Amino acid sequence: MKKYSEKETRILDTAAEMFANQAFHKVLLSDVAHAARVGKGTLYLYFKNKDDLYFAVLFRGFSILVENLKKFTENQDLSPTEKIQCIIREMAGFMFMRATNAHLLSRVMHFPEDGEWQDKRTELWSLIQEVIEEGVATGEFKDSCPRYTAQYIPSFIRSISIFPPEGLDHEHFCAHACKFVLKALTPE
Amino acid sequence: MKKYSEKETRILDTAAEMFANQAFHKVLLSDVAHAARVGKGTLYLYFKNKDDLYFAVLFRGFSILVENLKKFTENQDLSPTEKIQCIIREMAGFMFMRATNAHLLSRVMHFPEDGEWQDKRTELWSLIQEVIEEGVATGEFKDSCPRYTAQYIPSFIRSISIFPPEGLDHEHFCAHACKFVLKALTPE
Amino acid sequence: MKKYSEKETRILDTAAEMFANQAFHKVLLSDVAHAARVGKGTLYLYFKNKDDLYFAVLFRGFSILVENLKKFTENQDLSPTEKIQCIIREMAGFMFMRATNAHLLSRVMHFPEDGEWQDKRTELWSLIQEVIEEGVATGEFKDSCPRYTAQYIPSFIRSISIFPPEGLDHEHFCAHACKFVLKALTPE
Amino acid sequence: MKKYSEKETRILDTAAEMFANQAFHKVLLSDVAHAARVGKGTLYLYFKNKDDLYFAVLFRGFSILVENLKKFTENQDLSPTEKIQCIIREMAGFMFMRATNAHLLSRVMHFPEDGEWQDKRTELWSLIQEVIEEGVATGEFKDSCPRYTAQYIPSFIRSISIFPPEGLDHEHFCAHACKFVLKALTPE
DNA sequence: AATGAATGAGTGTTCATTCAT
DNA sequence: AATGAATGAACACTCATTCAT
Repeated sequence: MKKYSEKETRILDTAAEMFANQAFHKVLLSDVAHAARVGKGTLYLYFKNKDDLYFAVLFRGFSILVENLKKFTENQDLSPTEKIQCIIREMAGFMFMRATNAHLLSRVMHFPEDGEWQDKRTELWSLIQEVIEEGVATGEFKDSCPRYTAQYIPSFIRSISIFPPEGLDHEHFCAHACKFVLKALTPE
Repeated sequence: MKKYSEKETRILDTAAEMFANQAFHKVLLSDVAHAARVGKGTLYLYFKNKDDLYFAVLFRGFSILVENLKKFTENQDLSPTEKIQCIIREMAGFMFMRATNAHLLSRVMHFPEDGEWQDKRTELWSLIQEVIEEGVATGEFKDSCPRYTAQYIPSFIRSISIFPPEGLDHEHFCAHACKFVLKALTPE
Repeated sequence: MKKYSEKETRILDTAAEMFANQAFHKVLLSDVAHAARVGKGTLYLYFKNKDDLYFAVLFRGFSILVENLKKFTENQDLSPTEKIQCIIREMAGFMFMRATNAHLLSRVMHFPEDGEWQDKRTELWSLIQEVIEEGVATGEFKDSCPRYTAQYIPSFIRSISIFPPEGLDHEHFCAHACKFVLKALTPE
Repeated sequence: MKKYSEKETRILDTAAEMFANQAFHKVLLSDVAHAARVGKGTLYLYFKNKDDLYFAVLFRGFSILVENLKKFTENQDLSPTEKIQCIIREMAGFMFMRATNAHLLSRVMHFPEDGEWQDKRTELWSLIQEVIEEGVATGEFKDSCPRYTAQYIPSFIRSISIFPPEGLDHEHFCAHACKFVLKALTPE
């Protein structure tokens, strides 16, 4: 995980907030600078240009999520079923905690297919895929193609967190999502 | 369904292609006009401004999909299970047919929460939701919250069509997605 | 000679005036546009960027001078001595007519050694060189290296026109310059 | 002659090099500081601002030349003819020694007409003018306006040193320039 | 209806200058 | 004295939009 200075962090936090709430071209660097309480020129000390800042914002957000998920997937004490539950709850928590997170994660998905992003996205999916494959190996799950399933899970959490249905309850949603996925993965 | 003139259609097709492949602010109206073989001023005869054109592009794409899906959901001869299968196959077909479709649909999802879009999105979800509720009513399905599930389904397909895993096979994916959803909806 | 549209000419004239009177970085494109009574964007319809406009201004000025000189050098009725006199008078006239001309011509001389400028400068010098060589051939002149002399002539006219000595009289200067050069070229 | 500290000299040398090779606005103070191996802030300990540094660079170069020329013009043992020869050789040597010198001298000539530069330029021309007048007084030279001639001479040398003709030979050029000028100054 | 030359508000980016250390 | 991170005024350039033809 890349380390950011205090000022860099402040800029990234501010920019994340703004990019999450408005389209790229509506976010003015002068506003970002102002909101982050730094000079406009200072942005350019830390980021090559607007695109680069945008990239850094998304990348950091995504990296934090992946890092958090690893805590569960690498935990030897959890069964695959428990891991799936933890992953869904963690992702949902991450996205609901700050609207910013969900929106930004969503943006990651739009990024041009350059290698770095492809790798980053794949990192998330692989994490989930491995858990499913572990479950298949132990006989807890059945899935003819875990790779697809690994991609399904983030997609619907994202969808629900961006477009929360009328009267959405966080716990209720997590429970439904877990049940839905685990049911689909049940053997026999 | 709104009717478009030949020239209007050409503009929308061209713009759809371009908006699908680049971010909003990277798409220049002069490029759109050139690619659509019309004058720049002509765009303004048909669309109020750039936002309006963007809106029209997404709206048309989305409407086509919804219209296509209605053919299945309103078909009295299909069981809920069959309808779900048809919906998944139709959506997947729509998105895989032209990359443009998947990308644009994806954009729809990011649109600011103005009422018109909320309604449009809800139209798609409701279509699916009703099929699930129909299945629940007949006892074919069990789902504690069909509204969530209705939102999950398009999100899967979108994710896979935008980020096709290595060696993706269309038919293979449709089969997997159908099985996954139907398994999750199986009663007991 | 390149042909310029009415508006292009207006821009070039305005810009010439401004570039002649201020350093490159002090000339603001917004001022140029305003002074030329066109929109800022219009400048970019005719010139790729600020450098390109600057280049065009200098190039046009230089081309006009060269063109004017050709009228004399190609005139079969003039003797080499007369041609030298005409050249000196024409160049001096050109530069004194508008301070702009002298200053711009001066700038030409600072231009990086890219091929196009090298050619353009050489065109001027060659014109003069040929006249001297013609005189050497007829025995009117003696010069061990006309190429050097050809370069001397524009240089001192430029110097005097940019830094006119106290109480400079145009006619007086032309007479002095002609006498000076012709004396130096006298055989024996 | 102003005395410069070791660090000041390093800055001036570096800046001279850079100003000689690029336009004023293309020379960045950060580059100058870096190349001179001092902090950017340090420049401001020695020079009020960028203009001041530029000024100092030109001024120093010019002063050195004038100083060198004085050694000849004030030498009582040289005849006016010899002095002219020495002046031409010295100036040519100065400019050919380092391209920097010629280019900077050239810049001096473009400086806005503020008094200090006018004086400095006049100092050079006056030096030469006095030599010519001395020659006229002794009958060695004939010149209806030595002031003009004094201005011609540096302009020749500058032109040739900045735009050296194909296959230029230093000694050959000096000889030609001396002969040219002396011939033009020959009485009768 | 159709055009594209003209526009200028708006914005990203640069870079001379400052000042806390 | 020396530094270089921080600044923001200043500016080049873009591009959606208009309008005369």
